[in-house]
Amino acid sequence: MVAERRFEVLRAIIEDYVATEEPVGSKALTQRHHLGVSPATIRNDMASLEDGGYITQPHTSAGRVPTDKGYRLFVDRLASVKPLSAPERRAIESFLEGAVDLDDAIGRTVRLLAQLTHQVAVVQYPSLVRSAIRHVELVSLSPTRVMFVLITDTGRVEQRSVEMPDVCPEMLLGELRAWVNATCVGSRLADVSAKLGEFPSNFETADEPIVRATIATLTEMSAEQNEERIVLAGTSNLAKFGGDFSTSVRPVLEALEEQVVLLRLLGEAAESVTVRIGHEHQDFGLHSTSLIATGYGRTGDPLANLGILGPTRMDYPGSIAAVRAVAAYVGAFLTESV
Amino acid sequence: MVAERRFEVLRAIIEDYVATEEPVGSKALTQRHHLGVSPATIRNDMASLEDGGYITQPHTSAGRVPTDKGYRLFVDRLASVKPLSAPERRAIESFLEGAVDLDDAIGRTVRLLAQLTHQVAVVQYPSLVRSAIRHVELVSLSPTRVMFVLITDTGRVEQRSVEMPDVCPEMLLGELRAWVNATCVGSRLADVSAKLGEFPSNFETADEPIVRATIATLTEMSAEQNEERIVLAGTSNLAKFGGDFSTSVRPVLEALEEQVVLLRLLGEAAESVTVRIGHEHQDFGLHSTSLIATGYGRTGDPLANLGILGPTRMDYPGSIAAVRAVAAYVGAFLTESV
DNA sequence: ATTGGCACTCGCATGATTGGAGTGCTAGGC
DNA sequence: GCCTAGCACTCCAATCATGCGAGTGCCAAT
Repeated sequence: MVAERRFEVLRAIIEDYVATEEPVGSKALTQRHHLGVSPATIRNDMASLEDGGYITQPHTSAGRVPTDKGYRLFVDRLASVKPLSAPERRAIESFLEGAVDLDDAIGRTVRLLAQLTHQVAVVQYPSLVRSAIRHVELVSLSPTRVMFVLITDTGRVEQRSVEMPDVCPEMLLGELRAWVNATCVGSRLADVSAKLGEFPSNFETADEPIVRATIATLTEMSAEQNEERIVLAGTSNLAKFGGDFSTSVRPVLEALEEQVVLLRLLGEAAESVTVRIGHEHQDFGLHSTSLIATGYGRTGDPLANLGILGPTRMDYPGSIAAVRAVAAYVGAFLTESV
Repeated sequence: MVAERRFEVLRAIIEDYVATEEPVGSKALTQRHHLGVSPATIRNDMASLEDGGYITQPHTSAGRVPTDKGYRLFVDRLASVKPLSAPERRAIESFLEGAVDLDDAIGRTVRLLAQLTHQVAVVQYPSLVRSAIRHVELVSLSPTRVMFVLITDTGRVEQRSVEMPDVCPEMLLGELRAWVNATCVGSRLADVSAKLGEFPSNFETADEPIVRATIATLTEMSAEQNEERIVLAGTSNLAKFGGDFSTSVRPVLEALEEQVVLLRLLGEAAESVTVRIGHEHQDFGLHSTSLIATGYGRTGDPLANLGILGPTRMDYPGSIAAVRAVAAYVGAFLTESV
């Protein structure tokens, strides 16, 4: 099968290029990968692959380099994911072992992922919209100032301190607390606004401004775009990038500092592992990077996403395996112990 | 006064070097800074400064470059801080305006600082040890699992979920909550352990394991080294670094990912603005960087520290002014509204 | 379809050359 | 005693030329 060998050639090119970071020529290929054909044949295949846009040469008389399209084909054909090695498994387990709270678990996860893949790791906190409320606490800070603390079933704790329109006595605060918890506990954050909507009759009309402020605050706290937290690790791994620093790495660092960009980046990942390569990114700064991301927690309805970001020239099979494995472990860990 | 002019020459060298990033020669100096003397005289002064170790030349027949010691002298002599420009003041105010909670305020602060100085900004959350407890909440997650939420007077909210040694009924939880709050509210976190130490007589002996677990958890949560959070921004500004990426920027990025290093970095800052230059850092990775840090919040007893990190070749007067101003603003903001 | 052969193209490393910026020193002037 | 002008010297950085070699594309033969 000729088409089959073509793909094999592409695979070999990618493998070598990822390993050496240098354009790879026909001769080197025949030596390192025992494809049973001569360099000339490879050259023909290469020409054909180049026509198809899967590889390119930086300049005449240099070797070939995979294009984004080439990587894409390679990844799509990547049927079987290679399992992690035993030491890697152990690393994952021992790393997550002993996380004391959500922050800790997320922090360990992101560092683990960075260490395992030698890329930049990105982990999103369990999404608020997809969480349900477990408890709401109101704490009086000053006569007119109240702190709202919102605890979700995914272990997240959100706080906000608010200036009330009027003095808010401890009594009223207690009633509010009871009412809010009775009304909201168990609901998704997305539904909170609706549940609170009906102004409750059991409050004195004099207290209406304060009750309204309470409703407004909780609605705002559970609003969608708000407060999706994301953490990073392994930015120093960007050193892998070849070429000039300020032209290649800087835009990536800049993109990584934009919460919005990061969110969009991770947001589009499906539940199963998703790969986005080079120009498939919307953001210009990421045009020379690839993302491998997946959802984690609660099979069928992931809590949030995590993934890694690296140069397009990366070890896709290995990284995909790592991302998948870490997602599985941290998902299990969270659902059982938070 | 000759010594006076020498210093003026050093100052001029630093100024030009910071601006151009290139070794500066005697001729260029006389042209750009109207010191009333000839290049030859400057050369003599330079020779003397070099003897003193304040400047150095990368190679013979190149201009001079300030050494760490040179910067140090320069900074120490920097008596008057130049005030910020009006637009800068406005930027600070409008940036902090509208922060809704502590996370938000800290996030805005760190971005502001990065933007203002074009360096990497580092902001530490209000230190737990220096905070007092405002409220403790216990929330039942499952029959045997309890989440502790600790709210401090500095607006921080810490959580931890714990597996209890035994089933913990809602009744007992209520008693614990009341007792803990009665005992701890108002105390410094550092004192919590001591306050809780005496085993209270008003609990049934059957509940002792749970009470002990509660005490242990709170003690641990208020333990010193624990959970000092730090946030970064502006890492892409590291592009300013000249030279090879992996030798100059990478170690810095690595250092910045180490919480421990960061903490030590900021930890040593006094209340007033502190500058640490190049080799004055303990960490090797930071030997080509300078830190400008200061405490913020509560004059006389700062809540925590913040600062910026950049190449030793940086605009010290401007950066010092920015750090000081931001610290003042955020300090005021926090003490009045959290 | 595959292969060996061959001419051709370019990038890159090497090495020599040169220009110029900058220095140190010395002798003379204030 | 301090400053200045002049001068010889050093050494980096940019420029250019050169040769090498890896790699290609094409063609004719199998």
